[in-house]
Amino acid sequence: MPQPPAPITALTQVLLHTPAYSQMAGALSYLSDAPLPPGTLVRVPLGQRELLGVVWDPCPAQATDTTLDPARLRPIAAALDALPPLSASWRALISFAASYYQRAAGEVALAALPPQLRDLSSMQLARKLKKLAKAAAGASDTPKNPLPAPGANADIASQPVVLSAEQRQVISEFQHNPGPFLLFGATGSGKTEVFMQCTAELLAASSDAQVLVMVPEINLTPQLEDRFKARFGSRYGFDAVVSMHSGMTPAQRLNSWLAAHSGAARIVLGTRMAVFASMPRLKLIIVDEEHDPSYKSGEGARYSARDLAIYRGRLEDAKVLLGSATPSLESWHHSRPAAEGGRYLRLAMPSRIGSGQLPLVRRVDMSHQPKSCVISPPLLAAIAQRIARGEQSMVFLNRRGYAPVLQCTDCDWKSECPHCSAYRVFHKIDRTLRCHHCGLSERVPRACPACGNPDIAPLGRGTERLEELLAELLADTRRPDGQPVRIVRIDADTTRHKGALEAQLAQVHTGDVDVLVGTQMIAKGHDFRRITLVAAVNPDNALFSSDFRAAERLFSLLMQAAGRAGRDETVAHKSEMWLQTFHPTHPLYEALKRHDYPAFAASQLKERQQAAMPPFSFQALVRAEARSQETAQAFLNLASQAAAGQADTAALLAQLTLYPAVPMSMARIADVERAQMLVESPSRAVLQRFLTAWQGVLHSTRALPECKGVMRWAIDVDPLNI
DNA sequence: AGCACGCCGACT
DNA sequence: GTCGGCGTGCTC
Repeated sequence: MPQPPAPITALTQVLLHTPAYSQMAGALSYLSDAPLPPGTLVRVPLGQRELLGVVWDPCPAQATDTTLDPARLRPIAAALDALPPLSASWRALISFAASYYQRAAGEVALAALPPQLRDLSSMQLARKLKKLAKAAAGASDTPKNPLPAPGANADIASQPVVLSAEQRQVISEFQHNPGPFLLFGATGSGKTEVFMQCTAELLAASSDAQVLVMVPEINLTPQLEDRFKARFGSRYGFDAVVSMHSGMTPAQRLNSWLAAHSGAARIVLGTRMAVFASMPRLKLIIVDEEHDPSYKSGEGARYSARDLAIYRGRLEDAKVLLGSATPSLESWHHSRPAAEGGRYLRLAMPSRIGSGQLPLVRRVDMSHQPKSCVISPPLLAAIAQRIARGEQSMVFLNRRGYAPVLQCTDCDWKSECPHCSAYRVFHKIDRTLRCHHCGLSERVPRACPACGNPDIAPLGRGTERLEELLAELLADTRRPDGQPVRIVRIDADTTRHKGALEAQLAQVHTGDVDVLVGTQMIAKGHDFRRITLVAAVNPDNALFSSDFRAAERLFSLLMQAAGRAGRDETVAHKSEMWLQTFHPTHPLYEALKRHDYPAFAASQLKERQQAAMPPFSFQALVRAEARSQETAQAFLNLASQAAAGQADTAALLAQLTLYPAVPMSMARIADVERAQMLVESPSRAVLQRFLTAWQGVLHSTRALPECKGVMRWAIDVDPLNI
């Protein structure tokens, strides 16, 4: 009997979740019966395990790799060929992100896929896809509303929308330019409406176009989803709008991902992870609140979803629209006039919708107020006045808990955390001392643990104490209906349980609340119609911070907070933003008073340019963790020295600066010491080349006996916190 | 990253 | 006598 012909065994490159070090950084070679197109999802054996992988584009270096014994290659276990392969531009995005952020492509690729995909058989997948296709076909067969005329202002949900002149202008610019765009719009200027108009525009332009909309926080997705579903649901099907964020269950995430990948989802709303969503017909990416630091990932590949959105737009030939009332200085700089080298088109909407005005900013000079008062008499009077008028106030303090430190009145004892370089915060509500970094929580001691003195006193104040203080100060104030004042506090402690934030916000909306106390979390996104006073109790801290981005963040936060006041035009004319400060004439507050972001940005950019800081230089941070600070620093310093001893890294040293290793601002968390080293260059390309070449040096340095205690290290490209 | 293999302390 | 700690090493 003649043997059947041997199956054609094609060499296939597969990307797996393998780490960047060892010899497994790139794709691994497998055999398959038939050549599989790149982008196909496969299951392959690796050692004892079977892993999900992505067929990758064969790279020339790999093809000539002779170190691999062909006899030891293993075949692919299964191809998930029910799923269309991931597109070339998706693969290019993954490759770019991996190389730019100095991680393994496999790690980035697999992290971008829904985890559920790993334990689904090809058949289960096929079944799911069929169901999705059916739902999508059903929706498009029965359009509920006729197509609007191109460029029409009519709301698709059949409520006519009246656009402001500024909105119409911006939309027209959007239509006639390729972008990327930076929409610089005041709070309340109607940015979301512009986003929806631009979305409508592109969805109507082609029958299968997809739009990606990103927001910084999970909290903001439900309300955005509601708005987009209300607007587009009846036309494209309610299933055509899906969300993607880490708060979803694995099953939900898989469904959204499949909907996006198959094209059934026309609009994907999500947090930073959504930038990697597979969207074969992507035509528009919107990044709302583009300045928000949440777009930068803090672990794994430390990517910036905003920056990747720009890159992805170019790859996919999709328009990119960034929006903010206080753009990041990077984006602002990129949107300078093209003649000066700007690459984004800046679109401005300086006015609030209707007759709404921006709140009047009032500064209270705390050096002229009673010593160590928390709420100054004029601010208190203003709040009381609001209450008497039946209006609401919002008071901010970016510290939760009762007091940030507990101190013995006799000896030097303070409530330090034994495991972190931080104080434990006093939470009066359950009489605990809690470390906000490692989570250690203990009952407050009855007496000083050091000297036995029973007098231990809270030092400083958090939201809990502020709430208590306000309750005392306003005890005799009455609402118009004669009832006592109602105060509610919203911070991470009061919103721990699911749905708690929504419930508390609803309370504010219905008007049951007169004074809202909270941390920054109440400054973001939520519309409170009846708030006419917003107060920042103690914003000065950030003014003289060692972090060069602190001012930018403070300005943005205060601007956003100010935007919470007077959203309703019937109260806008009397709305106020109060700042309690010891530096009332500080340029940041002067600019804020005028609501003048451009002036603030100009002065910041000038400073950055003079000091050669981003966006006029490019930075990367190497962070190391070890049991001792010395070990962590030694590793970094040794790796720095070794860079001079290797040809490819040494050649670049003249064009960049390697600073000495220093402890991180939070040097110790949970008994782990952390150090960091800054690498800076005027050239992004040089920095990139250096980091790529330096990776190997870092790995071999880590293997040195004097670096034995190094637990882990990571590179953070374009770090936000230095 | 996982998951093996491998060599030393307190328990059914 | 085993169970289990996590130190090295390998996976196409």
